[in-house]
Amino acid sequence: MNTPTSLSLEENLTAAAQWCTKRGEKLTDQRREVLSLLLAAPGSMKAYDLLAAIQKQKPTAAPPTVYRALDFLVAAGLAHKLESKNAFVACCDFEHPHHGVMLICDQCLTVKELSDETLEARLIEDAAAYGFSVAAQDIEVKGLCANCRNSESEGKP
Amino acid sequence: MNTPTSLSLEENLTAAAQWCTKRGEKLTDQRREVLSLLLAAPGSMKAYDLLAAIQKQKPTAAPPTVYRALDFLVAAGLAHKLESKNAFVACCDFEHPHHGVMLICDQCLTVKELSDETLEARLIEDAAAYGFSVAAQDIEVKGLCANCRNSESEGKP
DNA sequence: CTTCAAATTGATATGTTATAACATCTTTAA
DNA sequence: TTAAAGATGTTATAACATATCAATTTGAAG
Repeated sequence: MNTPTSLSLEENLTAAAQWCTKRGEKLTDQRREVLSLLLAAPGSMKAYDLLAAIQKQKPTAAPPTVYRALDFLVAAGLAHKLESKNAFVACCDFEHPHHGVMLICDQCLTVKELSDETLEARLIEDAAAYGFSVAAQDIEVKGLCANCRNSESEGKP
Repeated sequence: MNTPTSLSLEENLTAAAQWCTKRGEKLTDQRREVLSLLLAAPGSMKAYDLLAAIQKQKPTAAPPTVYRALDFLVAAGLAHKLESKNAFVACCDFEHPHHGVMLICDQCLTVKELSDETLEARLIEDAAAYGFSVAAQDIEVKGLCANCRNSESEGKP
């Protein structure tokens, strides 16, 4: 899913570059830099935070610098936008062209992406019942992740 | 669901006012005006479009005027925000405290809200499998509504 | 190797969405 | 009647995103 599970940062970047090549595109330095920041982040990152990070190396970077890279990464399936937070996360499951279920922790802000084909099928069915044909979907769930639930319950009776 | 089915605009507004009273709140003129605009709109409306509409009656209205009303309406369940479009829709099913599935037509921009308890249960289950407890969810589906699909297929062989 | 076209990046400006902060007015209940 | 809570007025600014056009890089054709 979205979190760098078994692969290292470098391995992820290499795999991403290969994926781009396969698509007839290129993971340029700027795109690679943004993806690298997203992969390294524990949760999601905002465009202007990415910009600030990039400006440390390259002070002339401007908003279009980062938004262009983000547009590219999202189009390539290498990142997702969290619409409800105006934030972005890396996606390591880029070979599959879908946008999964995003579990966003209200407390620690980490994001876990999960996939449920049955759920998606049901959604498409529901839509079809109204004559609606689905092109894309965005499912964002807010709540508390396992870690934060544990921390919360610690101080209690 | 979200569309004013059987009730007239006035009836909807009256029902909304009663709902607010029940909650110990008030549907003030400004809130009523914004809700009225949302109810009358075929699809969703953006905050600054609402503002422009309100300024026709009341030229001194400013962004907080409309954002405050929207915050109130969303909190009361009388409207929903479409995160992926930064837009707002009225919700006539305000007595039920959930955010349903939003079917957003890419072409005519109308919005249909539907409810599927089974789908929601599945989502909560999926999340629970990762130790995640759900507080809120937002499901937005893009595609073509029945009408627009028909219009599209007309000119074809 | 050169040259052209396409893709990418640089740079500036501006558009769009949303909130902070503080003043004022209104309502309500003690 | 008056203090507290709620709602609105007003100004300013923060936060998010894109348009536009110039410059540069890349890669393929000649």
